[in-house]
Amino acid sequence: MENYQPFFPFQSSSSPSSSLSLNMVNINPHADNTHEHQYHQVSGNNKSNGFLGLMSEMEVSGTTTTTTTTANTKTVSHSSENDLKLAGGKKKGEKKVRKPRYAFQTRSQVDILDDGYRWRKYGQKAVKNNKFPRSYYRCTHQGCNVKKQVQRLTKDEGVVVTTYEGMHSHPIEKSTDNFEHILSQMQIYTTF
DNA sequence: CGTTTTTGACCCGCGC
DNA sequence: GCGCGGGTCAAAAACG
Repeated sequence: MENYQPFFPFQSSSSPSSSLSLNMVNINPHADNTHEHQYHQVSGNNKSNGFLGLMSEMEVSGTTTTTTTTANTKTVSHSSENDLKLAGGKKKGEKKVRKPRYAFQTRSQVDILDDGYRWRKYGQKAVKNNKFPRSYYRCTHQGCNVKKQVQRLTKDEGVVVTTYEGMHSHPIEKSTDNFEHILSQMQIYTTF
């Protein structure tokens, strides 16, 4: 359900940092070091041009990475969507497609930043070293296996990390005017 | 009544 | 091999 809480459209927050800061974070693919994959915060805050520059981490040897801002080529050879079925029937031979993940780190009071898509929550787990649980969402559109997970940092309650996985191949279901809502939630600063 | 959330169980990869 | 941490499923509850 989409209960929009009447959050503050203005910077009513008395916090010093009412402005939203977008930091790009890179997900460590397999965290070969320890069990704690830390999110590498890409050079703190790059003010200039810092926007939705999404970091895509792909292990593909090909340098197809790079670029991929919001708009991305749909021609990506994602081939078959990875199968998640477990238990006995695991697909062999299937190459391990490492799905790219894009992480946002926003400063917001609300956990769920509505991006116009319809999400269905399918899980929630507690994260180590975090007192806030992590929520797992999946796009309800048929055939669209885009996933996203929202996590809130313990240290900074105001920071919410949203990680997208996969990409949508269908139009947004909501009207574009909803974009205002997004802007309301995310106060993007163009630093003009 | 259909859809989404909730919540525990289950699975899997990895480190020890 | 076992335990830990993370990710997903699925049944029932909750919601509109």
